[in-house]
Amino acid sequence: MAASRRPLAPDEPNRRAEIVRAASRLFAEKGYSATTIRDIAKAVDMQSGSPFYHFKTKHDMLLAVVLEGMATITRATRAAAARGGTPREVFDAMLLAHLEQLLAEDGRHFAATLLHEGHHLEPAALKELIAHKDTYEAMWQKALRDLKRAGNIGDDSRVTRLFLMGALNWTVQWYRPNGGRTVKQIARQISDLLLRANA
Amino acid sequence: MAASRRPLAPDEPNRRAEIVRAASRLFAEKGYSATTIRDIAKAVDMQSGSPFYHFKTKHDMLLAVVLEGMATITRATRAAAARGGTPREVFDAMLLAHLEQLLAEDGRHFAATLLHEGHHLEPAALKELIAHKDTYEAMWQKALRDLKRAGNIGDDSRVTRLFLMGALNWTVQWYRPNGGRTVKQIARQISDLLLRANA
DNA sequence: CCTACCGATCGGTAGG
DNA sequence: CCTACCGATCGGTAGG
Repeated sequence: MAASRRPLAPDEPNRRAEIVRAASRLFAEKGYSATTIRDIAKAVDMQSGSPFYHFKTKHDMLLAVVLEGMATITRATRAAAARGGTPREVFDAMLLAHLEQLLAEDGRHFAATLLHEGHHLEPAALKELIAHKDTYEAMWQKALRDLKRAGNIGDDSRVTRLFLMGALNWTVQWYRPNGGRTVKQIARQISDLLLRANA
Repeated sequence: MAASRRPLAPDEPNRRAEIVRAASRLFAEKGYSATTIRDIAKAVDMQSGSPFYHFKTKHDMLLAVVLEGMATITRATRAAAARGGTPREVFDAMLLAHLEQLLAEDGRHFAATLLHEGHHLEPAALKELIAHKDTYEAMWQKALRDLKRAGNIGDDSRVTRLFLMGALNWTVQWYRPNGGRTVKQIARQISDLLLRANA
């Protein structure tokens, strides 16, 4: 599934990574289908056929973007959870980590592509992505279970998790970096909304 | 902005409406850019050039889908709110109306296109859509304000509304008609989640 | 990674 | 609404 690549010399500029980054931005802004290989090539100062030296197909580029986005969010949220604390402290740290990856300057195009363009993957790749997503969301289900045991929420069902994911992932649609609200404030606000009864 | 059309004879099959319906399904399933005029034509048993008898451009088809989706959801939610009752009764009726339009067999492709493909509109059309959306969401802001006055929620800010919209609109991503949960149950569950403290 | 290119497909149109 | 078509563009490739 992963595209092949040459071993990378120590100080060689990583053109492949540049392509992935440019692709993430273009896929996020214009959509996968409306983005052409020529768009991507131009964004990294290549000729139109050259990206195919790094990737076999356009679908492989999408897969690279989507898997990197998924891996980054998973890593950040898992690390936040691993720092420990009360269920609410863990939950708040996870909220912040998730939103930072979604909304930060350097990662938001990966996240947006992940959330909106994943369905353009071929069946086998889509299955792989969904497996990663299920693993990721299981972390959240566990966090909700711990919150319930601690009496912080009344319902830790699957639907509650899906509402939470919706509220979080929808921020991509409306958050603006200079909108006067920090990511930390947004994370705090959803925490208050869900846990208000026992704050 | 709206595409022109002939006056419609009483029992003449409305081919234009058939095109819009087929387009909504294809745009929702494959995305605007990946859907071809030939796909749409085939879905309504026309030749590839014939849809252009009804619409000047592919963008006009998208606009028709998106405006019809927006109008339908607005109409249903406004009617629900107009039935009156306590702030919570009004809110619950609005939740159900919104989710029914989003998830029901006959409207979900319009809603999905509205939520995911709107950004492919040209600037003027996009602006028109955003104006409709703002009007619609103002209804929800008012409902939240009434809930707060009645003591049902603690925070009726803009961000609360956006979290709510996210939780609701995200259902499109995971709801399956035969998933064992009815739309009514889902509406009830999000109402309980938000208003739990004062249930 | 560039040059030069190919076959396929696309949105859209003229004329009936 | 169909027939027949056009110019533009697309993903991808061979050869260097």
